[in-house]
Amino acid sequence: MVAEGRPARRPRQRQARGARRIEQILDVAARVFAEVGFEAATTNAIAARAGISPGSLYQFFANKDAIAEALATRWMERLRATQVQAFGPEIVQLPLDEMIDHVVDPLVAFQQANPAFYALFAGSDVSPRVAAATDAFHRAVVERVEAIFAARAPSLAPPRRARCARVSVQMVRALLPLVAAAEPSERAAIVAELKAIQRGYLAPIFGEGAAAHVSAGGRRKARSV
Amino acid sequence: MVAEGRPARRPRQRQARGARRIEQILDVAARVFAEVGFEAATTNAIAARAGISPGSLYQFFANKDAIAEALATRWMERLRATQVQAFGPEIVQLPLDEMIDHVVDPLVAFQQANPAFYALFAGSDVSPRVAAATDAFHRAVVERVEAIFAARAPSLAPPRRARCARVSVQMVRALLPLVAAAEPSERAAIVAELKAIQRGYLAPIFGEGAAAHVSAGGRRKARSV
Amino acid sequence: MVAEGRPARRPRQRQARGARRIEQILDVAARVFAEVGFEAATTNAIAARAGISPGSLYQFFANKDAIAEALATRWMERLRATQVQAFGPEIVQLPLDEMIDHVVDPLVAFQQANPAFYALFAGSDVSPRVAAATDAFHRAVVERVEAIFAARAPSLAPPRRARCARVSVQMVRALLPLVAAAEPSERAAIVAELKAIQRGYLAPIFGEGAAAHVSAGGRRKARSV
Amino acid sequence: MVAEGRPARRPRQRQARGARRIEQILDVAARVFAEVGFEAATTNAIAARAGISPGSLYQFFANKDAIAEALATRWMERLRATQVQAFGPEIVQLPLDEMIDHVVDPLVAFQQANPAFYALFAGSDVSPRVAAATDAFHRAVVERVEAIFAARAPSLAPPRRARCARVSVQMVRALLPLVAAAEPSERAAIVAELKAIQRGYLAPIFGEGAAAHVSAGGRRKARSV
DNA sequence: GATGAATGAGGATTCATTCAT
DNA sequence: TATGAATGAATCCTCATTCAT
Repeated sequence: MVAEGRPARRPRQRQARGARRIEQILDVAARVFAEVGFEAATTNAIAARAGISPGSLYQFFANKDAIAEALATRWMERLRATQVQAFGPEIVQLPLDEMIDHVVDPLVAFQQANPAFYALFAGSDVSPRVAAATDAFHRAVVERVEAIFAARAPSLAPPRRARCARVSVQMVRALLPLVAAAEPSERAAIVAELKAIQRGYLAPIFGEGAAAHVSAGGRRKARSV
Repeated sequence: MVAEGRPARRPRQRQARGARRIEQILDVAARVFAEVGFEAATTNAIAARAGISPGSLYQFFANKDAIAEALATRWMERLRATQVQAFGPEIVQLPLDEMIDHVVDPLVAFQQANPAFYALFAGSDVSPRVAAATDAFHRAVVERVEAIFAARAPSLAPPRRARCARVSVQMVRALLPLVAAAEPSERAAIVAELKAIQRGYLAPIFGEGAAAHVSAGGRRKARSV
Repeated sequence: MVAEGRPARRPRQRQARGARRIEQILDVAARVFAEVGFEAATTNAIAARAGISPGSLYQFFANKDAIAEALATRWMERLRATQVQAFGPEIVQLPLDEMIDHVVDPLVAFQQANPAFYALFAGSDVSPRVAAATDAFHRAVVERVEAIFAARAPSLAPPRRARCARVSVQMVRALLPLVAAAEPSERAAIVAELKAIQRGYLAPIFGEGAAAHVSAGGRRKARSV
Repeated sequence: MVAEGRPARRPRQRQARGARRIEQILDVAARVFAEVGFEAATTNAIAARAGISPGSLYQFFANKDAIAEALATRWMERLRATQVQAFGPEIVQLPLDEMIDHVVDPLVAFQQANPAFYALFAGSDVSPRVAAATDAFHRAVVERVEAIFAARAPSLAPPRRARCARVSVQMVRALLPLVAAAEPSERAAIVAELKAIQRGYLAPIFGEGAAAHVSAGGRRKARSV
């Protein structure tokens, strides 16, 4: 209104500050979603816990759904960064067990680092609003998985390939909440089950023997987590 | 005013009417929950679609949660009726594939008959209110599955047995929405995947070969549904 | 039940039964009013505690207000019965102290016998609905008191006489709740204060010395209670 | 972000506006409570008459009870301000009549200035919800009165002192509605009765003669009101 | 950009009262 | 008469969103 001293510098600063604000809001929102669920989370609560006013919140997000959407996008990107190697071309060459480790371990680590992740990723279709916000995310993940399937099992008919990819991803979605909720001491065991499921499901599909491991509770050990 | 012939008839009639009302309300509620989710479903909408007034709704259910709870209970009971043989003692003797058929097929049939079933059964923990109402149901199912595991794999350590039961049930929860949402032509295929998953997961645990079947899409055919 | 044998007897029986029902409902209502207050008392609750259906309640009372009204009337009548001597012509001759005893003691006894009495009698004008129902009662009491005043202090100008009667009655209304709420051991003391108030207020009006008693806590003793 | 000249101004302005709003709401609420009673008063009606939306109301008050509570508190504070001299130390030295004037007159003036005051102060226990909100207020007033009694009648046994304080305050509570409801022409007369009551009740207790005045209707004149 | 007061439609729930049986 | 299911207007309160400052 007054001053407007060095007009060139400000915009950048502003954008930077804005970006930080967005991150901050998303962090808080993730936490709140995880705590009370999407529907029960109020925008006012998110704003308050982010230390800003409700009005400010809407300066960055058009509405509540947009927050979930942005969260999904952000996680998508982070996951991509995390899994860029996990899903790299060489994965196709790996033995099934290792491939599963490659995919599951970073994902679990990500869930550990972002406790609210599963809430959006695994939130079932109870709320149509969340679904809309997270669908894009899901679709992208499924597509990625499908690509792997295409490489590892080229003979798989496309319709079934699509189905299997969806099912495989769905297994992860289904167990991530269990992973998140598990006692630390239990977590590795749950992750092992998740891998066992993937193995048991994918081995026949990829035509690889599942002979190497007796059971999830057996010799093999979860690598990281 | 006159007659009073069979004085017992009235109350009975009333009770019968009340019971019918409850059924009717639950039917409608199931539909509405399935359509818009539990949180977005309004008691007034349920009442309206049931052709009764909001006040009447509350003559039968103390609050919205109670409806979900009653729904869970009702389904629990119906499922029990349906699966009383499915989970009968002889199930322990059956080959794995048949056992899975025995459990999954009636469940899928039930889901077909009650399109909203998955909404409660598979509703993930997004809403704490629904969770409370459906937890008892889940626990009961898991216990049932655990009993089978105890019989089929007596050497399985109890902690792992519990974990596996939870995981196995969770797989069903996870795929039921896909089953429900699938085009009729796709449904059998999804169900086949569900069975493949259970097989791939359980065969190593039960120490039974998974050799008989090449893959879910292979020779074996889903029995019913 | 059928028959209608002796048509003459029935009506009387019915009336008798009806009268009993009414008494019973009023008893319950009094209790409920005393417990939760008039507004918070629900007709359904009254019916339930009276062991009848809401519909039956409305067979005897046109609406909720009518219950309070009937209660007021009933108490009015009972009080009249109780106080017919208390307010008898000879009261005008008694020394002030004794007159007060004559009026207050039966009232307190009545309150003791009907714990909900004060709720209606002393319920201040917070609720216009109760007011309507109890006003007639109050007016009647005030008129009675006015008559006494007219006899004992004939020189009192009618406007002031009316005012004093209202005020005097109001004092009773104000202290009855304290009497009702007091520990049994405290009750007599509170009643003594009530009498002291009346004495201190009326003695100058009636031109009688209040010299006989030093203080409410002094030698005089409450007669009964 | 620019200027920021007097950065303290905005929040202060806001707070000021908020404070005004609260005052405004309380004013309206007082009026509405006085008109229809606490229970019958609806928050929406209060909001509407305050010219704001229901939501705004709840920005300032957590619920309906909180309004009554705030009202009680506000009045408590105002009364304190009004009566700080009335209850000052010198009061103990005054002749009984003047002391009563000192206490009663400002109170009546306050009631005149706040027509709804009596509704809360004198509201009998009809509603348990109001009771909770106003109890603190009553207790404080009674304590204040007790302190005076302790100074003026040191020989009074503490239990009786407490009882007398309660009774004396209760007299005021009981007559305030009459004062409030009285025609302007009648008001002074009612106030005179109130004082006569206090005098008649307290003179014996304080051991002061009540001889100076013949009767409330007599020579003495209410000072203000 | 930031604030936070303001909005107001909407939702769960209650309860006096009615009416078919 | 008795019943109790049915009614539906009305209530308190919430919360996503807007807007004046």
